[in-house]
Amino acid sequence: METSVVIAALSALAHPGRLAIYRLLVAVGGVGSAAGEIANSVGAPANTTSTNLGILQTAGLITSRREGRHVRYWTDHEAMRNLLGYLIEDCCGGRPEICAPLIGARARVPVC
Amino acid sequence: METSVVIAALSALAHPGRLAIYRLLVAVGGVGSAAGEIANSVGAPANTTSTNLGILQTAGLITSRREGRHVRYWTDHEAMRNLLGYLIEDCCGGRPEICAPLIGARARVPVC
DNA sequence: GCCTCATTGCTATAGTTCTGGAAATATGGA
DNA sequence: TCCATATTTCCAGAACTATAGCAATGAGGC
Repeated sequence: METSVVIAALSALAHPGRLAIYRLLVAVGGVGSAAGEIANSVGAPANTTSTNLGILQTAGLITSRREGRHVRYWTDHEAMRNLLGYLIEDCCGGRPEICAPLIGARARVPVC
Repeated sequence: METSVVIAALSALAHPGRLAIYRLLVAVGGVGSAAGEIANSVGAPANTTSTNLGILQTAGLITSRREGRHVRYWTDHEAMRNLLGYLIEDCCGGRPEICAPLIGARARVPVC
């Protein structure tokens, strides 16, 4: 994974409005959400939201598809997986006994 | 977990120099690394590195301890665990069958 | 006291990011 | 074709962030 891609993803998420959008899309899951709905949910103007959706999409964190007059957005799970992996890659110089607490922790994160 | 804390952590990591520092500290694991060593490794001046270490520490991602003349830094695994958890919290509105690919992926990330 | 390691404050310059108004574009329906 | 709705693009000022030089400070060891 290239550093510039990682920086783009982290920068995209390091913004209250975009983090809210991303988490909203994580929460709704496979259904996704239209740009207008998203703007409403996070309480930001349409153009600002569109800009932020574009930034998240350029970073590869979300994808979109036009559906009639709407454009629907989803999170890209693969991208988040890669990002999480990158952050803890080569952990502890390959000594599992030190790294284990982090691995265990990840298994314990309450998801769904 | 508070949003401002998450934003601080993501902002701290969304910077090539700081990401390099963070990954270096992840890689060395429990041994940690002294400020001077880190500056050398990433090829940045001492004061710039010190500033960046301060930003990572304020974000809660790393901790430090003075050891004689040196100040040694480590990653805080707990902080990274919380961050990863926050990003995928409430995933898929509680429908595991959709979310499963992401959970599985996290288990597959090669660590140590 | 003197040396080294590290941090801090100040400074300036350069560059990036945020925001939302206005205008443009896309789609579907009458 | 004309209109309404949905979304995106363009733009520019304001705000923020990064970098690194220099000097000063503090902490520890000899």
